[in-house]
Amino acid sequence: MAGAMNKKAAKLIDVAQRANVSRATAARALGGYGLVTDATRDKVLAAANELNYRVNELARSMRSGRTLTIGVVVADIANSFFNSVIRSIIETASKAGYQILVLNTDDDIERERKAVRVLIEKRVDGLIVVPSSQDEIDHLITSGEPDVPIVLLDRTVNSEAIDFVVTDDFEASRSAICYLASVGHIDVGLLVSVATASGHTDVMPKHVVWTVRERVSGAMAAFSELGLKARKRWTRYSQCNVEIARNAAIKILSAKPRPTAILATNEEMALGTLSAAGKLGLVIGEDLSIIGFDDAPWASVFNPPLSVIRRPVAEFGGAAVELLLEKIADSGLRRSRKFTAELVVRASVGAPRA
Amino acid sequence: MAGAMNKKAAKLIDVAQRANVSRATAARALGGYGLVTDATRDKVLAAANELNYRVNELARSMRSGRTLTIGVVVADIANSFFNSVIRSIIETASKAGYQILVLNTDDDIERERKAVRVLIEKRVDGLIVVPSSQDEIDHLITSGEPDVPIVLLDRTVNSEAIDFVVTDDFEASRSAICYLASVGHIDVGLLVSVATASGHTDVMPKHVVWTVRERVSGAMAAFSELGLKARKRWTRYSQCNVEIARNAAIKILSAKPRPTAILATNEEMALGTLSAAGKLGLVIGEDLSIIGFDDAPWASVFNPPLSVIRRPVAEFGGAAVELLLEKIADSGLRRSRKFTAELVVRASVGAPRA
DNA sequence: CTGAAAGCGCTTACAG
DNA sequence: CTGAAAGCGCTTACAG
Repeated sequence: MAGAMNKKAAKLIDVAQRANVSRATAARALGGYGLVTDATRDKVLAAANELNYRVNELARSMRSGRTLTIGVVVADIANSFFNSVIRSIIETASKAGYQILVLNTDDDIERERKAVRVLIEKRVDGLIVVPSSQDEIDHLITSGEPDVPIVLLDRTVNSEAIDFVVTDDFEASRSAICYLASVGHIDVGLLVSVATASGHTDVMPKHVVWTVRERVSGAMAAFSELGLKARKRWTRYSQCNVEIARNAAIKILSAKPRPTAILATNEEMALGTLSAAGKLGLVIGEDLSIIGFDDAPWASVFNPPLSVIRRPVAEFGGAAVELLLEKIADSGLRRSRKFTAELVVRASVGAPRA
Repeated sequence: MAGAMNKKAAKLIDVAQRANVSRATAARALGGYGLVTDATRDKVLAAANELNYRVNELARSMRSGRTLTIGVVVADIANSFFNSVIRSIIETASKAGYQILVLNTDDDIERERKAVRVLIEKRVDGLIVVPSSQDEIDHLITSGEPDVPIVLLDRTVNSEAIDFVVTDDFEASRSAICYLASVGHIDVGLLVSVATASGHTDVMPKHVVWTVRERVSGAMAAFSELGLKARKRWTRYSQCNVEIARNAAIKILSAKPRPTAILATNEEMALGTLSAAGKLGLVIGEDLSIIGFDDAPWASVFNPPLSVIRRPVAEFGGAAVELLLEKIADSGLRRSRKFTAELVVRASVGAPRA
């Protein structure tokens, strides 16, 4: 529509001259702040339109001190959970006029440090971080708060200084085990995804993220409440990968006796377990019951449908953004949120065979 | 490590003063350009470190004219295909020192226009866009090229003016139908995902994106090559949603006679078809053969495993970034890429019952 | 309600 | 190899 093929991109002064006003006035009309008469505003907007003017947000940010940009540092954007959460982050932020810079860390603390640094250098107004370590958090405290407001996502760290939005993973895991027990399962295996693992093992790696620790503790708590024992050979910590999870599940299911149910701590672990059951000829829901974390789109379609612990994905991302925006507006604000997960029971869980 | 609790963030002049050099020299040492002696550089870096200096990339960008930021405008970041592609975009870009601003459009042309505008205002160095329309592309040409280099992702538009990275969806679809025919299927249904639909219908909506058009044309081409007829009642265009796809598939499978195979054009359509088959008691691979697009993590685990058309996801995003970076470096460069998809045959396809 | 001037924090020519 | 000055394109006080 607007003026075609200008040699050079129009800037504020061009608009101002064409509208016969000062730059200050043009800026006020364009930026929608300060006072201008309707007539002046119209003149300026018309001029801007004719020149196909695009404000330079860099210059605007430099002067105003705000970039309207939020940095998101996430372990793995391709993971089905984070990926939905990021979608809701983008949606919520965009409604408030903010854009999102997304960086990926693959749970590597060095990449996380670098990511936070880059985002601070780009002067984001706030930071949403999925921290890859509970202890190595200097870069989140020294460089982060209070200079740049920050909200942790999905995991807390060993510090009271940083707000977070998480799920009650302890309780989620605990309730899953209790449910399994309620239908008769006393032999329950655990397939746990840990980012730092390569391959799979029966001992918990030293450095696991908060979420993993909570899920394992929750299961253990349930075991002890119920008077059950966790068996080492029924528990495996696996790299986050379907193939490897499958091998880990085969290992668990080859134990004698084998567990009659498995709790799988994410989508990859659940798929690995399902795959292993298929391989071993175990009928899911009869020979082996399975509960997974996160209600992926395929979970309810699977044959049989997979029981899952459903976290409030959309609210989760939205809540992180809202909290962050409040902190941006009020730098003293301190608040965290813990969401409750929901157990969705489907046919992948049945009573154990007698 | 560095100086704790400075009242104010250090800036270039603080570093320069502490190192007893001019701002220009400090900038050169810090930015790694121009000439400085090793001794000077060390002094400056030490000072920067002590002051916990973080360069202001806004100021740097303003002066240098580069933001080291790429804008990505995508239909749906939560879609499993785009989501993996975005991951590879982030990885490839980050290796070259670029960050990614991601905006979501849900295939809404107005949101796309706004997204492109915002990104240009933020002065991204280049744009990767999944265009939601083949014809409404003014915002990609007038505002986009040649001012800001742009690469289309996954879809082309009706203009020679814009470079793209796509898959040969026509051929992918054609080869899937030919394969089905080769094992005996002459009655083949089509379940097509279209963003603009609400519910499902048997006529192709007017405005469908390039990818959809190619996939449908490819299937039609195969039909006519093989002397088969596409039947309207075996073809449905569905909103991109598992539930709705399921209803659409039920509709297709309720026709008499019903098709013995269905080609589903994305993950949601495939899940809907699988779900419908389950509901109708059809044994997949026997009563009904299915081929889907995109090799989601669950596809090979499903019971039976789903045959899919696999697109080169990781290369795809990487190629878009590489092409864009070349265009950023050389504004005259014109190049596009078309990748070949691969048919992965699994047990969801079998010979039709006699 | 509008304008002239200063300044956000850097980098880029230009001298030396 | 280093420095003094100008300037990137806006917005923010300050006057009027």
